[in-house]
Amino acid sequence: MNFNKNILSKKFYLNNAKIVAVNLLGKVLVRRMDDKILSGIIVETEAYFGENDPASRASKGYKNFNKLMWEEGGKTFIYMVHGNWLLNIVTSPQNIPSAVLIRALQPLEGIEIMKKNRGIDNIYRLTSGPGMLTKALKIDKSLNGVEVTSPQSPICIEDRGYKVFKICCSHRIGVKRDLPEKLRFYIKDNPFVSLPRKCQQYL
DNA sequence: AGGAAGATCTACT
DNA sequence: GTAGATCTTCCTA
Repeated sequence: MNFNKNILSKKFYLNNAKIVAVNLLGKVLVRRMDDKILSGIIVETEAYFGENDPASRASKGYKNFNKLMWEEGGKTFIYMVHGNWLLNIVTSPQNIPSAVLIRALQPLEGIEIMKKNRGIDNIYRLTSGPGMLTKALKIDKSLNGVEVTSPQSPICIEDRGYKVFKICCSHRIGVKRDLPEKLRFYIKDNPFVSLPRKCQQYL
């Protein structure tokens, strides 16, 4: 079996962020470091757009800190919020700013290492939040802008054939000014979806 | 220098 | 479950 075949190609990311956010559910985020592999199934995502999306980093216009959002899809876009690194994947063709935030994973490989990285034992708290998963997978600014479409990359996303039966959507979590459209997507009944406080307000 | 930012942890009721 | 403190860059003045 050819491993490269399972890696999501550039084409996958050249769509609208909302489409990519939905399609990423059930795919596997793979973190390669030295000889170690850490991975997990993507169970929760959020879509962010450009100028017209007040919650997006791109809403401020093209700046040094957000310029990756204008690049062609298929790269990481990583930044810090409240002391947590958040992992996004840039989407759409070049010059259309948009990205998908990876919010939660179901751990697959390297669970013991993730536990060590997080300093906790509860598997349901390992990667069930955007800041938690980056800590578990040792993802930080040093990985900002890397291509996720190459098998040698420290971060890539694979399709391992996991089936997603039902997808739910809600408003995005934690944003000050959200769009009327619901842009958070998650796998229904998956216990690894993040459990934010005041869940109700987002349903 | 000061404050905002897609969050998380802890310690309670 | 809920409130509150605290997390740490980077942006704006």
